[in-house]
Amino acid sequence: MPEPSDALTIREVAEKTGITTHTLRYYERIGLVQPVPRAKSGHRRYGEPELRWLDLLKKLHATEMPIRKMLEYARLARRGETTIAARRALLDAHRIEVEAKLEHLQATLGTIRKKLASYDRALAGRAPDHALSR
Amino acid sequence: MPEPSDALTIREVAEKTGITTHTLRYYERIGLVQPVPRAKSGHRRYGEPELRWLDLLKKLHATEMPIRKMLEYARLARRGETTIAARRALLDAHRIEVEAKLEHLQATLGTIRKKLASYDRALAGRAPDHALSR
DNA sequence: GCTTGACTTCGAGCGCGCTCGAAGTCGTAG
DNA sequence: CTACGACTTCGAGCGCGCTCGAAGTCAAGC
Repeated sequence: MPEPSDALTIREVAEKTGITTHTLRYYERIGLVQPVPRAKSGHRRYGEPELRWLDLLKKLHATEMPIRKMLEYARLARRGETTIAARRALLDAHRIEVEAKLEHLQATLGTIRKKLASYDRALAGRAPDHALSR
Repeated sequence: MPEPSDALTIREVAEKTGITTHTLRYYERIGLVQPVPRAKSGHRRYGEPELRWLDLLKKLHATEMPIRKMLEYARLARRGETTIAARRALLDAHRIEVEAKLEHLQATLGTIRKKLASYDRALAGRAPDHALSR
């Protein structure tokens, strides 16, 4: 199997993943994505493994993992199965950060909702409560 | 009351809020914070209203409201009570964004946890599942 | 009177994560 | 043979949110 027929062009991948072609190439040149297989023309052909990796990157990105850490993760992944424990550790540390952030976000969202309620009271004609003085 | 005695220096505010003195001045010069009252020496003296405003900014910042929007909000606030409805609208729009982000974050966290579990299975000696191939 | 140190202003610089555009190559359609 | 359009590389530029440092002022203590 010299060239799997499920290969996608960079444009197709961009449409599928929502990552721009510019960013896809950028990720590759910084080493976040391994060199993508090429057609004879030199054009990139993304296969299943690339798509799975991009999916993971999207998740890490969505949870605001900095590129630095994703790179670290990527380098471990390239070194193969012997780094599974290290990758797990990295991911777990990230999980903890995300959980903390989530909690903080929820708490803050709570006070934003309270402020909205106080605006509603003010708009209903009650005495402006002090939280509104600015 | 020419100078309320509860006034804090910029350093004290920095310690209290966790916002650096550099950033406090930066916020003031871009108009995110109204000109802070000064001692005769020209030094800033932060009072209750400033601290309350900074607290609100911290919350908006924690929920990742861009400075642009905070500025919009600040400008409305300066225009007084007639802008309460507009401020409410702005804040509510933000609330909706935060809620969406929170949901997305939770979903993504879920798949991260799954990946961690698959690492654990791999480390326990089972056949590496395909999610680990990179 | 002099030093110390906390403040002041101002403009430049930085780290992050893209984003863009110029210039070139390739393969197919007319 | 030409024109087109989708791709390629590469380096420069950008928007955000600070962050820093130079140079000056002021008040208090020795």
